[in-house]
Amino acid sequence: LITLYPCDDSDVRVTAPSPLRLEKDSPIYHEGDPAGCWYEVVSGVVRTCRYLANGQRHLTAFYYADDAFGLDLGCYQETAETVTDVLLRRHTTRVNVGTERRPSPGRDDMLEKAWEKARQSIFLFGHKTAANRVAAFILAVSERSEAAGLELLMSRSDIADHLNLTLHTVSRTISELARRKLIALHGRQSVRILDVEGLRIAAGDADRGADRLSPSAPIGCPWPTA
Amino acid sequence: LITLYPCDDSDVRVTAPSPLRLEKDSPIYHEGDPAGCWYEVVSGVVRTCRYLANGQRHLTAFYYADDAFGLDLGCYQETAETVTDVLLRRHTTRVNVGTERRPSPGRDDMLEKAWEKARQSIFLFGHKTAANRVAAFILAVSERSEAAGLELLMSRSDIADHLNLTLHTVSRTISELARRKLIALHGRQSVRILDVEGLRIAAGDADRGADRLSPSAPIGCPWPTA
DNA sequence: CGAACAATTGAATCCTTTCAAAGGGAGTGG
DNA sequence: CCACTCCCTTTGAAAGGATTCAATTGTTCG
Repeated sequence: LITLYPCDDSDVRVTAPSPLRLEKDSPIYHEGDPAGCWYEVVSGVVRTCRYLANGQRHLTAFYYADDAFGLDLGCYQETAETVTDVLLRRHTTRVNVGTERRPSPGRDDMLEKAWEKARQSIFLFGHKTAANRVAAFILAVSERSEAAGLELLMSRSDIADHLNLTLHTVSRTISELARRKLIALHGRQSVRILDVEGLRIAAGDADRGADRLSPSAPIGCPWPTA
Repeated sequence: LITLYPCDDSDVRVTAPSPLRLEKDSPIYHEGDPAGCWYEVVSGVVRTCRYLANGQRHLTAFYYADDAFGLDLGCYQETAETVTDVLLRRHTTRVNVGTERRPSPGRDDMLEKAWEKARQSIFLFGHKTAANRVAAFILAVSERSEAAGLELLMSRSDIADHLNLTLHTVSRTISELARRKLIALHGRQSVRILDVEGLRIAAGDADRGADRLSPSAPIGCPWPTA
């Protein structure tokens, strides 16, 4: 098991020279730790989560290649763990500029992306039924995968904690989607989308982009002209 | 009705000289509009939401005094509307620095806060039952209010769209909490918390701070020592 | 090959939604 | 000032889903 101290600045430059290698199910940093650096995924999958007092776990996001996480300035607000074997690039959160230390360059854009990711996560929950959420999740994953096939690298339990469902319901629903010929399963993780449109309908709306053109207009639309 | 164009830079300085006044249920900006400025709440309550294709509305957050919203750089990712009569301070998103335009100072810290707010929103959804969510919501609102009493300035429908429940369930649950003597209602909006501990238990966990000290330790804890 | 773990599936229960109707404030007009 | 209306909220009963409990199947790894 490879371990690392998330805030150990001593051997860290603005960009770590060589990627960090961690194996499946390893801790990266823990909620509450002082935040010394943020990470970019080179390969593999990372999850961030919060452990609640009642024992529940809440998975806030999955991070794939080129995603960044751990951008907090003070303390980390969530725990980060590897889902698969992972290669990470590490950056220090603050760099010396003259006399003061300020957020490192590039972090700003990453923060922007991370925020959008958080919004997507909220968006997933906005879907009412289990079928809605699972279908939306599969579509979201497929956007990060090349070609038609995609791999559900995380466990059913991970998916459940991400969608706020039980792993039973997730399993049932995936089976149901396969039964309806919207997807095809090859083994546990390998999924092939058979009917994208059908999946979007199953997701309860026309996926991303569709929540932009709202048929039910918000208040005050169209805008009053000068 | 006071109207404004969110991206009208012409009359906007780095910080608008006088606060903007808007009345209840007014649009501030719309999802998809190019983002020209971000806002600070001086007084009142603002909501941000996304309108989904299927007609559902999803309330991503409520903003109170000193909260900032609308920090997107490209286009606004969500719609902002007033919940009550509101006073706003407006800032331009980018300012001229030499030849290039870059994010305005102060925006960084605000982005940090906004992100934390988004996380809280996700956190609310992490609660399983209606009682969990409503109790957690009331506790969250109470943290933004002084003293024991608090005002639910938004409608039941707003709360429902925020917690991903129906307004019926929200209403039922609030009544139930009152019946259990955890809160007391004075009129529709005025709430007094009678039993904070009981509310926290009803929320399903010991509220904020408790999700930091996790009794069910995440993987790899405690940290291996060097 | 067997053990341990992950995933699937079934049945009963509980909870939220849905459909329907009644109650209560705020504002308007008589 | 009162009555009336409109809209928000509350509440009831039935229906649909997700969870829970329990058991089986399937995979992976030693």
